[in-house]
Amino acid sequence: MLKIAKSVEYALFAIKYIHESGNRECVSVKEISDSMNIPYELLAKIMQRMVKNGIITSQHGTNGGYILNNKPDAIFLGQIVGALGLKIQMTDCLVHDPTVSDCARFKTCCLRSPISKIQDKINLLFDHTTVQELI
Amino acid sequence: MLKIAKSVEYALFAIKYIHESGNRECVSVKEISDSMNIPYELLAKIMQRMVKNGIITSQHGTNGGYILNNKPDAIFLGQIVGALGLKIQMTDCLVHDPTVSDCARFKTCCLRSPISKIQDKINLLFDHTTVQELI
DNA sequence: CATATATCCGACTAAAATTATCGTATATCT
DNA sequence: AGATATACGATAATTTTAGTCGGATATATG
Repeated sequence: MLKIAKSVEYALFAIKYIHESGNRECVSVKEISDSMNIPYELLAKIMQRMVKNGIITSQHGTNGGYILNNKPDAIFLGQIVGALGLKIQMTDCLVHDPTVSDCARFKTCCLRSPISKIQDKINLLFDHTTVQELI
Repeated sequence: MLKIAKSVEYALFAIKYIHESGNRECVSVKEISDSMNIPYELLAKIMQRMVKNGIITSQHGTNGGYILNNKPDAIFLGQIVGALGLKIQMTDCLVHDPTVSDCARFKTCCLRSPISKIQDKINLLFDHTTVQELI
């Protein structure tokens, strides 16, 4: 219960790997996936998502790969979760747009609000935790 | 991501329902499942687990059902999670017995410790949140 | 004591979410 | 031109969670 997505772990490993590669031009997905034992295709997709969200920058072609846009202490865990298109959602009804929920108990539910508060706390924790702290 | 099990929600609804039924002798699974729109068989199983863990007491036979052993302010969220045989486990490697994990990165993993700390915080939150606060 | 009611419990099935893979296109360096 | 590497949508496999089924046991009541 309350599992974190593997994609998030992989993203963190990748950022750590790139960071520790120092000032080299680029680090390729292949190098990271080989070194960290992460499925190539999956990691590739994760990297692409992080590019779109401005966490890393890509370089096509021979000797291409990725570089970090910021140092790990300026990248937040919540940012990575968001970049991967994930979100912390403890219950089906705790979506941002409450009209979307089709829960039969929606109107009278006594649980949503308190669980929402717990979720908020976890969100806050994620938004304040830097990748630096994690790697 | 970080979803809470439906079983936990159902357990909370059931406890609330029994509590609000006042001093009646017993409340049956059927009554709760009908009123709260919870699958009967599933809720039955949940109730049985809570009996085994001393959260509620069962009464067999006609007019049987369940009663609370404690008031909601003396039942903790973590207790329910435990009773249902669930646990908060953010990553595969964060099991209580670390020798069980077969993660290839186990020895050198830099993530486990910090994620473990986040998990500890959430566990603490669960262990200190009473059902009273939730319902 | 027979019957109806309700819990008990393990095994099984279904559904959903997550993880992983595949094929093809695009960009860039030499 | 050829090799290398990212981009991206679609699909497959796996895992986890949710829900179902069948038969057993216990108890109140007529």
